[in-house]
Amino acid sequence: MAALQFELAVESQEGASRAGTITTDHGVIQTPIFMPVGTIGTVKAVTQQQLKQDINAKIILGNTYHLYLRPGTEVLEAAGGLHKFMGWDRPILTDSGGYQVFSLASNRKIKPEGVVFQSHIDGSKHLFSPENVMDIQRSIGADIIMAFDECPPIPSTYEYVRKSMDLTHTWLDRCFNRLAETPDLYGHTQNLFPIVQGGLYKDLRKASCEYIASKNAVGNAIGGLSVGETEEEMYEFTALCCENLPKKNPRYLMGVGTPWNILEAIDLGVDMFDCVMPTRNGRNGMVFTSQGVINIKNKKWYKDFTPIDPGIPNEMSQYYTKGYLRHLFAADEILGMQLASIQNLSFYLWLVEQARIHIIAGDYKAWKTAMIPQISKRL
RNA sequence: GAGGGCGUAGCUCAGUAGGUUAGAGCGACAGUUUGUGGCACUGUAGGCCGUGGGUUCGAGACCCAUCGUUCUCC
Repeated sequence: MAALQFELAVESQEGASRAGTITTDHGVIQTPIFMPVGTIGTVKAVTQQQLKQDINAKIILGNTYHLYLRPGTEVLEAAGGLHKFMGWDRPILTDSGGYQVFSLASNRKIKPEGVVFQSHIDGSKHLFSPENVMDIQRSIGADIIMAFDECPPIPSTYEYVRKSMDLTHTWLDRCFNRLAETPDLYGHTQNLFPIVQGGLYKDLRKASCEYIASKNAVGNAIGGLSVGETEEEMYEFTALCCENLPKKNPRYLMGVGTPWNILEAIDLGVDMFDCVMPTRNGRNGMVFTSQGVINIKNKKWYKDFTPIDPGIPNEMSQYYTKGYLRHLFAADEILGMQLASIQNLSFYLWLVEQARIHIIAGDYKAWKTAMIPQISKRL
């Protein structure tokens, strides 16, 4: 089987946006793309069938930290990897768990060899190192796997971010080495993406991009953003990273974001996105539509019998009404969370597909400029 | 008919020996959520304390009457 390939179909003449095709052993992904987050072997509240048929998801995420704790690598290996375990035959990307170790686990201790932390589930102690995180990701078997990094909070001091970035770079070399000396377990190629860090310091960001670029990976990720900075800062540093990362490889902006964040970042040259927002916020009643943002719990929707989103082709968004969805949330019914998640993911996937169409058509900037006020409007 | 209990926020109830602006939970209304600990978090509104008298400097608390409700007995 073959390593990931990226083919650039169209590069915009008016900005940095581009349309491409990623080929993996589990299928083809047209970019720009949004990847639904399925942390622990499930995109919460959504079935794999719905992901394919209703949402049109081409690739989903898993998380090394969560899958390592539950169900554990023994079960995953016995099942033949995550694809078989969860019944998903399209591409999967796993985050390394670096972010969770820093955001979730307690009593973590960062050492050169790795991070000692306590499980958020039972308090048990574990060590994550670049080596065993690669081993765990071998057991999971995702098509794209992420380097083990440290994601420092914003704000952090220059000195802290510089040291953290150096550690992330050292760890990256160890990730590549470990991957080179271990075989894939399930017969398909796993592709390692390094992650740019450097916080909100331009010289560090640039240095990190140059270091990452020198590794010649098949794809590169921008980390350490969407962790508390302003939107302007996020765009500024995304632009800086895109300018300093190779054109010929896909660029993945981790953890971003709102629909309008994604349209702006595409214009800056980003190809891949993931975010918990459509699912987590959906479960809490925030509904993203092609007409604007809805808080479906609000009283104003209780007799609104228009479709959830008349503007996207997803059948479920036409079949169910806003008034019904509000009722489901008011009654705390499980179907409410399911429908909101499906609507939000369908909308996100529809949005990036439209973005691709307009990049190819050559009018992306005009389309984006008209689209952002519409989709960010509070209804 | 006789005796007892209970009437405080939309609902279920707290309100300590009578002492500033009467509280909680749920519900309602609204806001937050960016490489996910699923049903979370934050805030706001809402009370002539059943009604009418009385005692007192001061009553949601005490007294009388009355209305409603509920239980027991005949």
